[in-house]
Amino acid sequence: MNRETYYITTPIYYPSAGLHIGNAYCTVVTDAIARYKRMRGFDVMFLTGTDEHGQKIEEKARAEGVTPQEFVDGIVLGSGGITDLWKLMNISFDRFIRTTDDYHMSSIQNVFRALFERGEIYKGAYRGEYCTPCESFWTKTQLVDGKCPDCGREVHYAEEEAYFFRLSKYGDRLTELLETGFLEPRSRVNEMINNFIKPGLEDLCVSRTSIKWGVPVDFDTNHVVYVWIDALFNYMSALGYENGRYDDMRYWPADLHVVGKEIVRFHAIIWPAFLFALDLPLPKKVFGHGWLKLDGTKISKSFGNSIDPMVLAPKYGVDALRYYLIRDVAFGSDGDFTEELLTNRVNADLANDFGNLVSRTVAMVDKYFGGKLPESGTAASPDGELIAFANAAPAAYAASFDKLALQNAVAEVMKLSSRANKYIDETAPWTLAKDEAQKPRLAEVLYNLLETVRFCAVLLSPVMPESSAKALAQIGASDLGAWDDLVFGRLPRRAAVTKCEPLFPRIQVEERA
RNA sequence: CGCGGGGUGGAGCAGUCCGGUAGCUCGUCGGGCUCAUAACCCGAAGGUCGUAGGUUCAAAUCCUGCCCCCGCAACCA
Repeated sequence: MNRETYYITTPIYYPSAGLHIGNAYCTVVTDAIARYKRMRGFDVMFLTGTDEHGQKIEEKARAEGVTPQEFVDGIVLGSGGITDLWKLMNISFDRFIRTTDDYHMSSIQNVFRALFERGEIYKGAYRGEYCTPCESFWTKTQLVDGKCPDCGREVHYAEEEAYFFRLSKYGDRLTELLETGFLEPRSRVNEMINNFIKPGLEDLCVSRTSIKWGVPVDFDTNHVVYVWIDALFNYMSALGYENGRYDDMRYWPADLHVVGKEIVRFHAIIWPAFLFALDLPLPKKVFGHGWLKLDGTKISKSFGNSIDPMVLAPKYGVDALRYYLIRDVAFGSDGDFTEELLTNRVNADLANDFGNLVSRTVAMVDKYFGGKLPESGTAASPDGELIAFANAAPAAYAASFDKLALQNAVAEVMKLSSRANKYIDETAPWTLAKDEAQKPRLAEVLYNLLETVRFCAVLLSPVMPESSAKALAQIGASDLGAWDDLVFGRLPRRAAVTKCEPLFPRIQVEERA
């Protein structure tokens, strides 16, 4: 129990509707990192969840004639809901938090009170242009032609009693923090500083009286806690902070918050400011990933052009989808999502290259040796190069993975797979097989291939857990899938190989008319 | 002068932080192989790295101007 801890989180998603491929992207990437860290021996805590309060949910529920709680229960726990999606995508979260959970709500009340008692929160008035039908405040800059941007009707000046957090006093400390590498990728740092900190931070409204669906402020019950404190503190309440449900604060501070670029601001400015205010340790890193675009435009719930991962995963295979998301999108940048790119990538890397390598290797062991190699073989010239390549792969892979350049880490594995395919050509096992005297040489070649396949499978396991396990099983290496087993030659010579269906069937491209 | 990202062979991308033979996938053409998922291996054609200048022995990579595309601008990963 003395292993080093690693605490990683996804954002908590807003269940006003089902999730789309972009949410799945974020979670899949986080899952791969969590699995990688576990493989490297860390004591990992991987948290995901849902942010279930707020006006939008309130409205949606009313429109459907159900209570807000019933509404979110349906989207989160219901058939085809968020928990089903994560199950389908093979997400290995250790804990799932819902902001409507009792323990979280009591944490939030305690945090709110603590901030108030420290003088970090004060009572004031929220002023702005108010649209009565929409029950929404707008800033001057949000108005469209001086009217409500949602409904287009007249707005009028109004005030609402509200609590405010003294965000404005943390500008300097936040600038300092951002310049230390707290936020990645680096390109987002300037955006934060130039856009939000330099113009001057304003105090932040942290309660509302116009919304009912939220955590009540226990010492002033007209108010509910507004999204910031409720949502951001999930990362700590999930560990038991200020509640009795868990006792896992040893995981704090978090090692990595993975977030989308649109909520970087909340995680890189507001969140650390709250922690400053309570003298709590800060998370070590916030990573703002990019967006998946669909035909060059943004995917979002409100756009109506979302792609449903519930449909994509069964269609292409969960692991194929996971692989594509990680391999084809540079983590941190925007990426295009199209089924054509997905097909292209999966066929090229998984079917033609790695999957086929497994097939042909296993088939040859089966065909030439009845599925079991002899105890010994004869080494020869191209072997050393392949073995050196394989032995160097884990370090190269880890170097990229540790920098969160997942796509490069995966690319390292594919290089190894390609090298193995080339090795088959160099050694021409089918020729060796024709000469009985060459059997020891043939055995050595096939053994080297099995080992290379094993390396690839182990390294791919954080990205494609199912398929990697299947590949290991085929080569009789199911119990040699640990990081420490990445030593060439560890596979027993007489490991039994089992011929199976292709790991990644080629995706047939529909003919264009 | 609101902020940020991008413009690299036919298509999609990496490389740009820490200047030094322009790389990958798909596609095209030619060759090889037959163990394998019509997969694999080798080779070829194809790029003034948006544009105009500057710094340098040397720039896709650093600096400046300009053109074009996209996103954000307070709660949609």
